[in-house]
Amino acid sequence: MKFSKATNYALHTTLALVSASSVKPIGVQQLAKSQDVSTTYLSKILTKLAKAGIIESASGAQGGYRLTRNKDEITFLDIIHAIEGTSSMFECDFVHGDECLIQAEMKNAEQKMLQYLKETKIVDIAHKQST
Amino acid sequence: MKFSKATNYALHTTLALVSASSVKPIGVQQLAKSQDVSTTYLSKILTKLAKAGIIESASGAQGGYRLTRNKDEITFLDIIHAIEGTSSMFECDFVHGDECLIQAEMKNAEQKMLQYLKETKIVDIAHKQST
DNA sequence: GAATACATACTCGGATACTCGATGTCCGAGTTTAATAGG
DNA sequence: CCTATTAAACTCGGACATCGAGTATCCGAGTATGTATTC
Repeated sequence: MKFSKATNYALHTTLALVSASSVKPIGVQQLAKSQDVSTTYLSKILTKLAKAGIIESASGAQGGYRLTRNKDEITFLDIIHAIEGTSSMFECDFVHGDECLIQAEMKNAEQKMLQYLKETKIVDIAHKQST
Repeated sequence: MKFSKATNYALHTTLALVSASSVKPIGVQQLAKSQDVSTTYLSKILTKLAKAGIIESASGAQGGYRLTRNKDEITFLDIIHAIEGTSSMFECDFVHGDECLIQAEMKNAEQKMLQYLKETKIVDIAHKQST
């Protein structure tokens, strides 16, 4: 029951992109260097973020990644869902009568966390950090 | 980022023990049968619950498992911590200046979930189910 | 000077390898209860 | 009867086996930019 390292990479990379805030894309090499990750692996993670519509890639020389949306809209939950998927953390596949009451409570609990992550934006961290 | 099946087994087994509420212990075989799990595997899970002080085992004939504490005190969080461990779901091992702000937010989010699980008791489910 | 060719700097995505935890199984050992046998 | 022995019904815990997701690397392919070459 842990978040993957990929999620951590994704969050930090997104934060870097938000902080950079330039129109010009940032290369994977530069992003990978600051996190001590191989470029190939990081690019795989960023591909997921791109498919989720959070960032976009520019190929060729001077290429790299840049944000697509307004930076104010990007929440923690967006990133996490892009990397970890959107399926529930708890799945009871037993054969009960109707729905599993245990599962219902677990989903309630998960919802509490998701709600917080939905309200928390990456840009808020960027502001705190720059001070 | 998923809860393990073991946690599901542990929750259901605890619920069964709470519902049974007898002084006499219930054998692993009976518990395993209702969840379609092997007895040896379930006993491994229950050993964790026993080490956490939630249940206790009685060996020998007529042996089995039974609750130790008052059933009203057992929360979802107790079970989950016993099985999944108490370490945080998100660990940033990068070398930032001081503490990682991203990690701080992730821990806040996790705390929301843990708080809910701490307030939710197994016995509440047992009551709903018996109606 | 314009067009062409070439080199360079990037990302993309498939294939592959490695590692580790989750999930189970097997089995010998220890423990309690019940049954049985001997005095 | 009472006691000792044996059988049966359990849990305990270590040692494996298996499997899949997470993590990571390698490399060929595609694409955009910059530079040199040719006419």
